[in-house]
Amino acid sequence: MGHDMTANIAWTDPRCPVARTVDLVGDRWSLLVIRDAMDRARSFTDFQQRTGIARNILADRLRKLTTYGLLEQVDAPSGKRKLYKLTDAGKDLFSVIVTLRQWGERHAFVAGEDHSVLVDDNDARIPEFVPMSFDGTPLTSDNTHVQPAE
Amino acid sequence: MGHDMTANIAWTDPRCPVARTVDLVGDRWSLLVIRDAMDRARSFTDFQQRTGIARNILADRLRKLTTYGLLEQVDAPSGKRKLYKLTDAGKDLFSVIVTLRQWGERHAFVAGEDHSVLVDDNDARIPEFVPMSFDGTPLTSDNTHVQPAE
DNA sequence: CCCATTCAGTTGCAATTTGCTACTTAATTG
DNA sequence: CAATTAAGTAGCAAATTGCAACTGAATGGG
Repeated sequence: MGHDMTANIAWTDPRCPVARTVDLVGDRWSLLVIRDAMDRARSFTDFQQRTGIARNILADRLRKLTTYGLLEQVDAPSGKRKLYKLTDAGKDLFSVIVTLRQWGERHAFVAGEDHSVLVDDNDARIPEFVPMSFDGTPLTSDNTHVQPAE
Repeated sequence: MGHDMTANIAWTDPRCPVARTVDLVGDRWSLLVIRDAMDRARSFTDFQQRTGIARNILADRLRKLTTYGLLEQVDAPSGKRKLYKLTDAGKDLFSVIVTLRQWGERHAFVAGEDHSVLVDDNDARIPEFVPMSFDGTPLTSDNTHVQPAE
């Protein structure tokens, strides 16, 4: 599991993985920063222009995401300036971004409105994710439940 | 696509489905309310006790989620009081909750810490989701990109 | 090499959002 | 029918966010 970069956080609900993730990235901007990092944003200005976030808030979010181990700073080609890139943990949020995107496509647009799409290296749209059990049964909130930590 | 319950929102980034979803549920509490609704919370007090959210904020979030079409109010068995239940659009956030949960399990706990788990009706833990292309290639931020709306 | 511009922030302050505690009114319970 | 619980609302304090201006390094062009 993760290294201990999140040890000093006052978790909203310490035993719930959903709540911990929301504590780390569940604000108005962090997930959009991650989204743009996944789409090759690297510099402070990249993120500022793509999101439109206020500069002081962006600085704060980049700092937090770096502290939490989702971003890291690396030297730019020039060797002098720094860039932000996703860590493995940050990249692993891909599935979250994908499900947010697909839900939005299904429910947050009215017919006829268009929107950006996520495509693979062949410019083919990616499949829709439906959670499945090992035997292929679709999983929903109606056939699953949360079991408290033992 | 969705009916027009979100028409009056000032979208952060109107063409991006990720951003629209974040506009609807990307605050500190909404996703935890959805999480609990998926785990059979129904009354105001259910949600208040499970999340620990302040009562005025909870009232506001329940109102918004209802306005956005993620929750609806239905008559309690008594016929007098009301309960909140997920709409189809709300239930469809299941995949988002699952990916948030699985990311948290992988990255927001240190070894040895325990946490609640999501299980199916046979109490079996559900599989990990890995986004895949149609041909079975794992998809990541390195082999996908966003294509602007045409 | 020097001036202008861009980059990556920081600072100060205003506006918005959140959280706490107490209060209210309608159900439910004993 | 009195006491308790449910589902909020109201008022105010605290925290967060956003805006605009500022700063001090890097580039970049002539």
